[in-house]
Amino acid sequence: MNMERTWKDQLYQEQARIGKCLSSPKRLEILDLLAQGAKSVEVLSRGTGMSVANVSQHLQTLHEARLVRYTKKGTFVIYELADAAVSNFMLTLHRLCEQQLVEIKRIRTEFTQHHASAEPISLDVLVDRLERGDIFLLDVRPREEYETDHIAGAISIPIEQLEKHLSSLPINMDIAAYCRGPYCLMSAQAVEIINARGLKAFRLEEGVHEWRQFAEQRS
Amino acid sequence: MNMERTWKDQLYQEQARIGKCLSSPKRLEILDLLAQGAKSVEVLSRGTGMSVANVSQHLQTLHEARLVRYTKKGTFVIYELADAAVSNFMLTLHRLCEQQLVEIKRIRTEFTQHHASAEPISLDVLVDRLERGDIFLLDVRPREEYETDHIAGAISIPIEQLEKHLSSLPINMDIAAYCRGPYCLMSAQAVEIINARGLKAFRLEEGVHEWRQFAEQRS
DNA sequence: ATTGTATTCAATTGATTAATTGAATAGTTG
DNA sequence: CAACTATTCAATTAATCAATTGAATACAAT
Repeated sequence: MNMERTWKDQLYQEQARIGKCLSSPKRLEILDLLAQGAKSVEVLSRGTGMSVANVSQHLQTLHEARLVRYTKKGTFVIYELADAAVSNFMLTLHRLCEQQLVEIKRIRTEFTQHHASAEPISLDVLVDRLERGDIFLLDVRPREEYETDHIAGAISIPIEQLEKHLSSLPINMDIAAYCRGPYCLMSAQAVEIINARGLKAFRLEEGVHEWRQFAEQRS
Repeated sequence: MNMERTWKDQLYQEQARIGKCLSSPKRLEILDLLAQGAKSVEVLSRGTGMSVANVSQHLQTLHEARLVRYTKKGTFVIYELADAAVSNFMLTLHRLCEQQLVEIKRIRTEFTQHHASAEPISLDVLVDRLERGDIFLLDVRPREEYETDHIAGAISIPIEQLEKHLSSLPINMDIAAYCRGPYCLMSAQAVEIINARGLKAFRLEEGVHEWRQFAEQRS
């Protein structure tokens, strides 16, 4: 008959519902994809490399925790993050992981050494050069994600179309490419493709959300 | 031989390590307790109502995710949050839960109705009245937690000693009591005790961390 | 109506997980 | 050194979870 205990248990039980969503690598990946823009189950399935039924199941878990919501478009079900707060939360989570888990740093730097060709550019340098009109910024994500939100001044050329549109890149200016964020390799690929053409390109690790937050703090 | 897939899987696997820590109600409760100050395994065991062995096990999970660290003091092992970032993160998580999960609001308001006697005071009103020296602020948490950090100007009278020290409360001034935060009932108990004595007391739901963040944003 | 496509549902499997128990360790005190 | 205390370890159990499979919906286009 300890009602304080049952009360606390209930509250933490509920909180854990959101926690459980973050305990599966695949669900984290789904959340990250959705942070870039609304997507159908099938698109998420292709993006994460898991079966449609499996994704659907994960999405239901996420929906029960009110982290995502959906709208039906004909036979499609379009999922999106339930609120901007969820996307901000994911950013905080990534920061915490990055800071606390040495393993993540290791995995990341291991990659950077392997792809030494993709020279990095930091967010503040990029913003600076963008303001001076001194750099050409390329968004290589799928068009819909660019349309959902993008870094101000960025031009959209989805990675699959990059080879075709290389000629539309400026030859007298440095180029920077970005994609979904640090765990996405599209920008690195883009840099390789561009560099192979003899142009100078940098890789911006950050994505739209990191940029938005950076821009807000500055003002 | 899709190395991009394995790379992503590795990264999300690591992130999920932190996520897993948040998927158990009991671990969330441990983290909340530690956010108030360093504690031994036994103290955590009493505070959460679970067995020592079980707490120890959870603490190891938290330690593997680098969310907590420990120092040995004689035969005691004193655990604490690994970094202030962890405590900030918990605050963000609570906010998200509060915002997204209707159930939590329901459980909370159900309680407030039951304990209608504990009149609430909001953080901004309290801070205002504190600055004008217009209110007496009581910290009813255990002394060590008060010593770890407390709202500036608060006086420490741990809840168990409150009845004994009722005489040291001002009679010509309103009183506010606070404790660990919204999921802790000590401040509500305190208000009942004080009100029973004919003094006017309010309950502040927020804890030190909420106050610190509020104070920072204001400046 | 029929076919096709996107999604969900339900049942099954193997893998993890949380809590319990009792023993083991390690430091402290008499 | 013996007794004690705080903590961890290891083994067990029941419960929960993730992924797979195949069937069921539900809407759209022909």
